[in-house]
Amino acid sequence: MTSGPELIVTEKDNAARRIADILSGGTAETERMNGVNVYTWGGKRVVGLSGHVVGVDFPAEYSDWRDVEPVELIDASVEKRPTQENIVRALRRLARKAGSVVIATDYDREGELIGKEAYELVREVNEDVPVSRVRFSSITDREVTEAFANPDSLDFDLAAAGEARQIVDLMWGAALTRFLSLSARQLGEDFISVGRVQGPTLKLIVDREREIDAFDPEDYWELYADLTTAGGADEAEEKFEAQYFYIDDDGTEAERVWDQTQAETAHMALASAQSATVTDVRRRTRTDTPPAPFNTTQFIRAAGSIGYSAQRAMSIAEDLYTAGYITYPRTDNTVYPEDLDPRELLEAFSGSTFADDAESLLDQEEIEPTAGDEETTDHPPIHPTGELPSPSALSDDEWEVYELVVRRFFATVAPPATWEHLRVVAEVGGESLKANGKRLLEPGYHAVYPYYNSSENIVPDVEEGEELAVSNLRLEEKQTQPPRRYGQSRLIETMEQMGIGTKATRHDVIQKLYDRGYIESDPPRPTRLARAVVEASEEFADLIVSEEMTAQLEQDMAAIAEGKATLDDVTEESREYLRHVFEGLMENREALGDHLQKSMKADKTLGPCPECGDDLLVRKSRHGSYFVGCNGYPDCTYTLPLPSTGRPLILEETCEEHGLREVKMLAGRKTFVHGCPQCKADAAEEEEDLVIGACPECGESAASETPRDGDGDGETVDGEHGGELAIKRLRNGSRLVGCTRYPDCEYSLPLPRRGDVEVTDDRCEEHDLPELHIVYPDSDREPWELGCPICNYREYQARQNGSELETIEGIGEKTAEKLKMAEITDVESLKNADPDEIAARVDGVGAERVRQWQAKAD
DNA sequence: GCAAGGTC
Repeated sequence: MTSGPELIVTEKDNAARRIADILSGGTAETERMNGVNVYTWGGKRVVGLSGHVVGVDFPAEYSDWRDVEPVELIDASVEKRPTQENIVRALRRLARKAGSVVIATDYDREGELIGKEAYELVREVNEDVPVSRVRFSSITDREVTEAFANPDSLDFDLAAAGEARQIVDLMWGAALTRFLSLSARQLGEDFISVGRVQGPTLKLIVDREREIDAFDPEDYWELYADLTTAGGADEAEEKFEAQYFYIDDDGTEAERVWDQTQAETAHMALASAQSATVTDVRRRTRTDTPPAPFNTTQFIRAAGSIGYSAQRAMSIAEDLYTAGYITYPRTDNTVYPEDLDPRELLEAFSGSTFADDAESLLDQEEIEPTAGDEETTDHPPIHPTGELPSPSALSDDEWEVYELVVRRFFATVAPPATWEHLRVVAEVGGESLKANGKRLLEPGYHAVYPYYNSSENIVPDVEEGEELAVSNLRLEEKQTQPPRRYGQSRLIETMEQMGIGTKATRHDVIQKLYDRGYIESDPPRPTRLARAVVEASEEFADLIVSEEMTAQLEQDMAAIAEGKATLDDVTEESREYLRHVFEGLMENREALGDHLQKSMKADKTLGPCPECGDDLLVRKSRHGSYFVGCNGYPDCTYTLPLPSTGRPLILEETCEEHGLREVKMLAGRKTFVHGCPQCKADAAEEEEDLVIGACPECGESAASETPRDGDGDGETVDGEHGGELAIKRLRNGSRLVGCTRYPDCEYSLPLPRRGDVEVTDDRCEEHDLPELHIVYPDSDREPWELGCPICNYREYQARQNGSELETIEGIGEKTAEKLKMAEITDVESLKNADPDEIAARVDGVGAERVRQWQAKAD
């Protein structure tokens, strides 16, 4: 019999702590080993991994891209190496002394593989220790207790299925990525990547763009009129909008008229009549069922509808999860676990800002939560835990997302809404008009979940045979629109439908496409490079841009998991296919590389150089700043400056005067359109500097009677040169208040890029400078009373320092204020603070949140 | 430095 403590291994620290808490009845203590938390009580220890702590890679001799032919990677071996050294070391130390080991990683395929990786690390140091496996789909008292009472063994076949995926992905991804990058001579940070998931995702975006390019708009007409009831002694007249329709050749009802003559004929018929006769009134009641619980995709979609990018929504959800306010945000599940008691959870909100809504839901006699189609074993759907944050502990964004999760839970336990649909058809001179009204009879879940549109369209109660006055007849000429680009959440939903990526990676894949220079803007638009990569793949490696690759791999993995195939069977077959793909690639290497190179250049090209006619390109200087330079360099040294903030994106719009494409600077919330860089540079040179006072560094001070120093430069013994401050426009488009003696004197103050500067007659007494206003002639925006530029800049700096804490994600204005009360005034003091002490001193802030902030501050 | 998948 083996002695020593039982070691429990989970997939993440958070799960380790909660399981320790459940199994120990709250008595577990936290110890640190190599910086890793170990929860200890009685004879037990629980340690959390951080997902995969080992990663797959090729042997070192394959690491230099230039030394190795990409095709050689197909037959290279694949090794596993620790990627999280501290955790691996802690696990080995714990395993050496363990009397038994329990693998308690997540209950899904990847969890089985992570469990097997832990198993192998344990075996390296302890050959005999018994290892078991427990499975549970949510970390609740009942499930965890039951799982530990009935341990099972690791499923090595399921883990092997995951390993096959790792090998196939690495082999295809690395070999093709290196091949494309080498062919196009792109070896730096701008390498050209492809992979099983990013490939089809990119093709989705490129295909949609091809549809948009090929789209041929068609003209059509729509006809509308207002109808008004007669009213009566005690009834008011009621007016509503109706639309012309007809029955087309297929016998279906149509509103769009494709023929101008038909449209005009109908228009005339309607115009000649004074009134319409109601011929049909149909009324029906529709039940509008509340939405299913949130899985990751639906959460991202809902957050997207209130303005959060997929990336941002997930990042906030992760923070809310680690702080303990919501459940695990990466899940496919849309069915609540059995032991979630909706009443108990609703009761947790009494006394909170959600109290009224929670109580109204508790008043229902019966509560039956909705359920979606996906029921999985990984984690429960995303829902609030019932531990409530005080609103001040969260930033505005965090609060908004938290409220969304709370309200979604509310919606899933709320009654359905009912609508009354009213359809009215009226005839006018042989033509038909119709109106579809909808009225909300019972708000149901809409009362607690305001994120869906629940607006009504009121059509009055009319009766068959009733006469209605016709007015305001209008014939609208329209055009069919091209299909719309995918938005981020639509992309994620489509990826899910196609079966590519996972709940935890889909949003990262989209981010990767941005980072690789394949897509730009939001909704994303493909670059020329992206089109070229998709074209090249379609021609020679079709599988890498097809969802089929994942579908096939899923089948193969299922076969491995069922014991019907082996890892070697699957990877060998994949190797064979990839060898074949490489035959085509190698033959066309040069043409392919050329095409990719040309496309990359096209993405950076603005238009012709005014000096030599070659292409002007966006380039990066040695200091990392962007500028426009000539392709003919060094023969042609023509350049134009670009703004210093953001990354340049070249727009479709072209400046008519210079034939150069306009430039947009991407800088998150500070993104702006710079326009034609030649126009901006010319405008700056034409704009006269406007002197507003003396330079505080080298100008004439109030006591300007001081003697000159006599060396002929006009400088006084105090260092004066008579420099003046002027409002200037720089060639890169930015504006500032600077010294007229630049570059000898570099004194400057920033000014906003947009709006016109107005110099007022009011003067700042302290600095003897005029107060400035910024006005916006082309918009309704109120003028900005900027004041004295020196005072303004000082205030700006003070604000920057004052809100330094808010630069950390998760700290909002209110929280920063509270931290300052506890003498945490800047990032440095936050980093040095003791989390437990802060938690004790600051209301609504837990030690775990402080630790998160500290980690982010590093 | 390549992929995709975990997690922070």
